[in-house]
Amino acid sequence: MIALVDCNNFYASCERVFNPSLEGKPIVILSNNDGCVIARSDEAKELGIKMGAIAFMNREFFEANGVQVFSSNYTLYGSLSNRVMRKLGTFCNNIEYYSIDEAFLDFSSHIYQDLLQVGFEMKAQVFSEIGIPVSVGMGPTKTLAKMANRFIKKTNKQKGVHVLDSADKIEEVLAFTAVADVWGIGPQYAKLLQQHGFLTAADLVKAPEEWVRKQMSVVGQRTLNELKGICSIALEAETPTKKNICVARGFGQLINNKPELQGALANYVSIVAEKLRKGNLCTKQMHLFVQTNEHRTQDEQYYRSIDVALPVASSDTTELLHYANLGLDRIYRPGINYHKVGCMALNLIPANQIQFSMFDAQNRLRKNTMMKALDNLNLDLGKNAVKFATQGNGKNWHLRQEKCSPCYTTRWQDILTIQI
DNA sequence: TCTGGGGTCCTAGGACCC
DNA sequence: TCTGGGGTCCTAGGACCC
Repeated sequence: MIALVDCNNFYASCERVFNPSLEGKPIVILSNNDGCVIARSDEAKELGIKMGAIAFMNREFFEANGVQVFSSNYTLYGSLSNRVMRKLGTFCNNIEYYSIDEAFLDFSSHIYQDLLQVGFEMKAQVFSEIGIPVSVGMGPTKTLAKMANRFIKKTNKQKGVHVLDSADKIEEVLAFTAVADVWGIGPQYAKLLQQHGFLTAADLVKAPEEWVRKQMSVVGQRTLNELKGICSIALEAETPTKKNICVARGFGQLINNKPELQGALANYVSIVAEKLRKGNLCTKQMHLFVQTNEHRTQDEQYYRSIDVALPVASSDTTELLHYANLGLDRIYRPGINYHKVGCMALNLIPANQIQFSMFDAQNRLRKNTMMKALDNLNLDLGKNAVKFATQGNGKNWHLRQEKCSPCYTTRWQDILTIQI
């Protein structure tokens, strides 16, 4: 039996943990740059606020309805996520950390008598010890566990645990779930399936295998199998090594000059380099891109990207910055209102498997030592305490985040004080 | 009229996920 | 004024090889 544990309205619940006055109030969390709604509490959902609702167009509605608005605070959410996952890990030794607010647990090698009871126990402990409400769905496959989870959230959130331990229960959930709500079926496939008369998961289970294979490739075929109870999507307990690392962000304000654009890019490049070092990885190739804001129809639209190959795989900030600047020179065009710049590291390889070059002029050992020192300093002193001159101090590209809550769990000065 | 066959590797684009 | 960011997997088609 596989369980999916999913935190309810995770970001909104995180905001409540250290701010109980939010209890019972509608909460929305905004995307980067405070652009649109990416998470909502139940109360906000009841008010009819949609996922992706645009913040500035709804400001008055939020105010009129007492909606509590937050910028996203990923430092806080990540930290609380770690606590939840650590707790779940005490129930099962075969666990996949699927996303910031979800985990799959494979109980097939455990000898629990009563999995429903285990579900209640997980839910109760996570809530009492961390303060985050969760729902638990269990089924013979990951896809069915997902479905069981969604089913109980929609039908009995209070109970919050559902186990598909009989054919009847599986049938009930299949009939309950629209095809578009099946894990692995997105808008495109949902449309196709509806056009062919498959409206619910129960309909889809009866679809001819060859047809599904032809229309939806092996991905669709796997989903079909999973619905029938045949495990086709394996649980991945080991976090697979990353293949790409991407840092890209829209700016708080448009940028129309090269120095500021360079500053923004330098910042993202240095984050990429940091992430590489954290994962003991190096990149052989960077992909850079610049683009305008497609919503501003009054502006000339411009998108360019370029791949820059590195002579030797590296995670050295100075080296990555050097090549990023060469790349930017080639795709930068003056007279454009830029909205976004991004840097992707491709062709990642483990740091201990680098193919060195005979003609390499760099003293890599020394540079590695320097990078390590830099990372340690920033770890001690806080993010970006030490940085490179090219990163600059740009204000325009800085994210707009007007309503960020404190980092209660990761920053000394943000720790909650209680008056007694 | 006629064009070998069977591979591999790479990339771009499309689908999906949170 | 203002519209998210970061990933994965699969397939088709082109380039190239013998």
